[in-house]
This record gives sequence, structure tokens and C-alpha cells, in this order.
Amino acid sequence: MSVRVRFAPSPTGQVHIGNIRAAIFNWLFARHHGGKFLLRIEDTDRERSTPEAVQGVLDAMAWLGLSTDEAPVYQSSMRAAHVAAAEDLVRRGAAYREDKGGTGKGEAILFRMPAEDVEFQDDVKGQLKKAAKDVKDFVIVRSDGSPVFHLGNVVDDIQMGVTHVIRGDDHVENTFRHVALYRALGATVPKFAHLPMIVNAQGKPYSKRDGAAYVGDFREKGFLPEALFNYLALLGWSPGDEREVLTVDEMVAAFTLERVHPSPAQVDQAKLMWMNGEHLRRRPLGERVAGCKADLQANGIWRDGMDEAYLARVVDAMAERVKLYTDMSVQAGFFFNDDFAYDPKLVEKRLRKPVDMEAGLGALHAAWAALPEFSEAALEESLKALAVARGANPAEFIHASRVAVSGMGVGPGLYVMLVVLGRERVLARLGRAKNLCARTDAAAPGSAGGNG
RNA sequence: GCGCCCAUCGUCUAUCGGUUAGGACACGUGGUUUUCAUCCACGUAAGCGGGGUUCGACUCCCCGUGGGCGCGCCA
Repeated sequence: MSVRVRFAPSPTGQVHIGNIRAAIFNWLFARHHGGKFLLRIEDTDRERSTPEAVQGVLDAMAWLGLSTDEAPVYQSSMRAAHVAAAEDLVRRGAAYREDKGGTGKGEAILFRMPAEDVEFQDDVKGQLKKAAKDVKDFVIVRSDGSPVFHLGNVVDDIQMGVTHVIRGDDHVENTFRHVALYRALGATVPKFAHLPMIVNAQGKPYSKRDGAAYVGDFREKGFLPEALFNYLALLGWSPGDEREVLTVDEMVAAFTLERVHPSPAQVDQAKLMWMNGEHLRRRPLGERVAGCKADLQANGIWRDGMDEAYLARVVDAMAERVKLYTDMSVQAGFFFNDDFAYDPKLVEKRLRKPVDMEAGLGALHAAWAALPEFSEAALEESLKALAVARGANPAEFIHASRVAVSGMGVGPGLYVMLVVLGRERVLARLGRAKNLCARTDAAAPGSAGGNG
């Protein structure tokens, strides 16, 4: 029997990471077994289902690479089959009409739960059993003629030939009802596997209040799809060895339901961030450059006509410092913008006190302007010689130079950074920074007032 | 209230009766960089409690405790 699984979201809003993780597990399972991965849009809630939400599901899946093998099934189009199934159950005495609760709304169709206990094998949780008395009859078609979730879900899964129902833990209780429905409908009961929930630090279902909760949130924050995919796959599943950063192919090869952990898991943003960095550095330079460029463009830092080769050198210099493409604008904006802002605290600490660097920066400017070759080695040698000659610690000059050319205290190694920036920019920035040195508020009495 | 499920470092997890309980993130320390970060090394840190079963339990069973889910003419 070839495997057929499905992802069956309700398009009623943004796609939650818990839902998309269910999709990921289904997809991985299908690919591992060479089966089919299907999509069913459960859009029967006309009040809340919107075309935008449907598109949102499709976009999220496409972004993560969750390819489907057949055209999506829209549950709303299956209504006739649902009602027919219910009528059939009534004819055979497995269901009955009743004005449940005497609402006066008319008669609904209720499924008659069998008198015997219900049992099923869950591929994650093991053998599950429920006493007959604990499962009540339930409505399958409302008095207005519309089918209820349980009925539609089961009828559609039968119709779509679903062999394994892999879904969230919150459906375990429903499964007892569903199993009874399959039997009453004369269908083969599929295998079930219930995935643990994603919870917050308090153990409650993870929601928007706990931080990024939707696929779109992570995408906007700059996370890579392969990183989110990998991270989510590892929430409740592990390959069995000590690998953590995995390619999709590796996950497909290793995925089994037996290795799914039954207890709930918390999202650890820090680890996701780390994982994103791991996946980022695995992307070829060309792709990283394109990603960084997009972020710089989005923030108005990159303008058409700028030097692409220069961008590539910057990205290379930033290398492992960047964990998200969106780090570029904040961490490397100064490479592209000559009018970058100086961190006031660093100006104070590195350019004014304890040592006024005005003369020092002037000396560096002169020395570097005269350097025959603007290379890392030459720059380093020159800086150190100059510092020593002036009776200073090279570290002072290093820090001062960094602040002078970038305005920041963190960044690539100083000499690499200088070379990438190039002589022209460096000299201009040194000149500009000189004007920030101790001549105003930080100046000693008597030496203030210089304006040259 | 009743029913079902879950329970290993702060977090994600390995372990399927015998291990100094392993790895990763985070954290700490040290080294490298006369520079922040990176990187490297090392380190701190766990079997919810109580009973059993067994020569031997994190692992199996029971009772608690804690948490989650369900008990809709929502999905």
C-alpha cells in the first residue's frame, strides 16, 4: 500500500508554526516512503475562511518547499458527499435525526457511537483506548444541513485515500470518534500519529503573545526557509544520531514516526537564530550577496548603480557575523553610507577619553595616505609603528580607527574592514572623525575652542 | 467534575534494563585577535515524588504531583 498523507488546514488566518510543522512532518513522511503528500483546504467555515487565508497557506508551503503531489481539495466542494454519507448512516441505523437539546432549530443528524470501547494504535503515542461510555453521540450534520468537521474530515480522508493521518495532539480525542465513523462507513481505518504541541514557557499552547507565531513572522524577520524547516522538524523529532543541522534530503532519509517524541516542546528563539546562521553560511556566496542586497535595498541603504563587487567583498568580510540577512542593515550599513552615525558612547570612549585621538587620527591619515599599498599587512604594520612611535598602545589606535571608519564598536577584523572600505573612504572618514575628538565638552579647560 | 495524554540539564533532545546519563542552543571560563565579534578549548547543568517488579531501573507497573488536551449544531 503506498503512503498517502495530507495537510488539512482551515484557512481562517495566518499559518501558525504548529500547523506548518504538522505539514512538514506529513511531507517528510510522504517523501521518506515515496508516497503522496496532499493538501485539503478545510474551508467549510464560511464565516471565517477567506481567499487571502487560502493564499497565505499556499505561500507558506511554497516558501518552505512543501510541494504537493495532487491538486488541492477544497472541502466546501465535498459537501454533497458528506451529506450523502450521513444519509447513508441514517438509513443503516448508525445515525439518527434529533433536535438535540430541543433548540427548536430543527433536526440535526447525530452519529450513534457504538456500544463497544474504541481503540486505535497511534504511531507516536502507542495503543490508545477509550471506554464506550466516555464517547457520546455527536452531531455530524447540523439542522441547517451543513456537515460538521468530524464527518467531513473522515469522508474526505476516505475519498482521498489517506493512509496515515498525521496531525496535532489536540485531535487525539476526536480520533476515537473518527475511528468509529470509519468503521460505520465501512472504510479501512487509516493509521494515526499525533504530534506533540508547541507550547510557550508556561506550557500553554504557543501563541502570538509568545512571540513570532506565524510562518510570515519568521519570514519577515529574515529567517531562511530551510532553517525554519530544520528547526521545526527537530521540535519533537530527532534523526537518532547527533546531527542537528540537516538538509532536507537528510531529513527525508532519516524521518520516521517512531522517532517522534511524544511530549510538548518549546520554541527556543536563540537556537533558531543559531540554526539560521548555520544554514546561512552554507549558502553559496552569490546567494548570500543577493539576500544581503535585498535587505539593504529594503532599508534604503542600497541604491541602484552601487558597486556589486564591493557588495560581495563586504558580505564576505561580514561572513559568520551575519546570522540573518536583516543583520546587514544594522551591522554593515556603514560600508555603503558615508554619512553613517557615530555611537556617542564610543566616540567618548575611543576618540576623546582617556586619550584625545585628534592628533593620532591625523597621523594615521597622513601615514595611510602615503602607503604605497593599501593592504592588510601594510595597514597593520603602519598602525602599530605609529602607535609605538607616539608612545601609545596599538589597541588604542585600533579601537579609534574602528570607530572612526564605522561609527561602531563591532564589525569585521579592523584591517580587513579597512581594505574593503578602500583608501579613499577610509581617509575621508578619518578626516571626519578628527572633528569629533575632544575639542568641545570633553576638552580640558584652556584647550577648548579650537575650530580648525 | 469525568476522560485521555505527557513528564531526562534553563531549552531542544539521545538513551528502547546494566552508560562516568551523550549531543546541541544558551550560559561561564580560558586561548586566539595588542580590536568588539567570530573561532577554538574547557566547564556548570538533568532522570518530578513515593511505592513496587528485577541481581540491576531514567527505562517496566502502580499511586501521587504538575502540566496539556477533550467533554460544541467550532475546526
